[in-house]
Amino acid sequence: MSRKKIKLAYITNDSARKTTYKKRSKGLVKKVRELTTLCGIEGFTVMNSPDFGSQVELRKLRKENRQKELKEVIFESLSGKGILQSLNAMDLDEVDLLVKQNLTDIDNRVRVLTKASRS
Amino acid sequence: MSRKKIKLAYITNDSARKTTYKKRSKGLVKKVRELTTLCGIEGFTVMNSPDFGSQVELRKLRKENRQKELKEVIFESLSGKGILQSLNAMDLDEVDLLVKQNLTDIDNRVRVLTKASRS
DNA sequence: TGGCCTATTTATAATAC
DNA sequence: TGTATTATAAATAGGCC
Repeated sequence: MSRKKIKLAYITNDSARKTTYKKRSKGLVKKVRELTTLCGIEGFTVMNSPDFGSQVELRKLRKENRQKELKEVIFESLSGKGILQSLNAMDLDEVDLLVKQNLTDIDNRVRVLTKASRS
Repeated sequence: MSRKKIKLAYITNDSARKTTYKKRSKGLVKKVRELTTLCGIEGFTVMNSPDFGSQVELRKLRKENRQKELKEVIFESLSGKGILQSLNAMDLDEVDLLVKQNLTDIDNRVRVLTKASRS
């Protein structure tokens, strides 16, 4: 947003994309902190950024441990209130699967109510 | 951030707080969308805002259904990529408990690796 | 790669309907 | 309560080291 207006599209240049990610995620953390503080609410943000962080190291974990890791991050996010967490090296496909495993019996009524509650 | 700089503290006035919440959460959604688009990553934000939305309606759900609801919201958040979800009427205490139930055997090694991976 | 810097773009607090 | 306006505060893209 500054020296020039940029197009809202995937940044193909690796270093530029990484720079933007670091700057904006920092700003996002600040925004979440401000919102939770000003309004006295709790919340968190999860970002899956395989490009950054110790990807290789986490890839060594067995799948079941990666699942524990997700739960851990969510738990810590809830405790930290509004801190941006990077789930490096964890495919959202896996996260998706993990959640689906607990969603075999979704009640449509719950789904409807949940959608109705969105601000 | 505009006509005047505000203090970063809980807004006690109900209507002012609600106004701020609505404006800022809208801005937050935009920021998340921009970040996920620009950097080609996936992510989501969860805000617990009991002040706003159809609180009463959701309160009628049995506890087990509220738990399903949480999973549903997380699932939809993952699918929606960067959409702000409001978990109206759901105490984060409950969310916290739900996650804890699945965290009885947390591996400290996972915890350390997770922390080390943060950007 | 990681900070700074600053010209601009955005986000938004206060106000008026 | 919602929407629109606008003066300012913040966030940040592109440079420079």
